[in-house]
Amino acid sequence: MSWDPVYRLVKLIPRGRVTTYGQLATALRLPGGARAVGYALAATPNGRGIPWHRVIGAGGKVTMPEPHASLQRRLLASEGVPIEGTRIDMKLFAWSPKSRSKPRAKSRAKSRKPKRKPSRRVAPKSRV
DNA sequence: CATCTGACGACCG
DNA sequence: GCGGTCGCCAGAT
Repeated sequence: MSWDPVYRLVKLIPRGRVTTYGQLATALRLPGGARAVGYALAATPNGRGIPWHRVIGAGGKVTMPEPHASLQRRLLASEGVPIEGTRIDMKLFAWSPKSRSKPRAKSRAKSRKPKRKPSRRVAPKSRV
């Protein structure tokens, strides 16, 4: 899979620290691709040495279907990362990826993607 | 080739 | 602060 860099980043997350999907996505030059990252982690085989539990949602919110949620908070608590309800104190445990590897060695050598995004976040004019 | 989904993010109410 | 909706990316159908 082309998500190797994702796993790589997740694997080098220090114990007792956490990061967000968006953070990883940005590190991979995929702004807004947080979902894609989550998708990748979902495809990540558990017990593969990939501390997926150290990856949380933005704001330190824990999002995911059970029973992973319970498992995650247990694992994190085991590392010294207390979870308040469904949130983690990111200010204290947030870890910033180096954002290196951007191989973009996607399986399909067709969709080339400008690392520079044109402009996400449209103007707040009308949502409908 | 077109369409929907999914372990997300941000904004609006 | 919480819930709902739209938007982004990549993959699967």
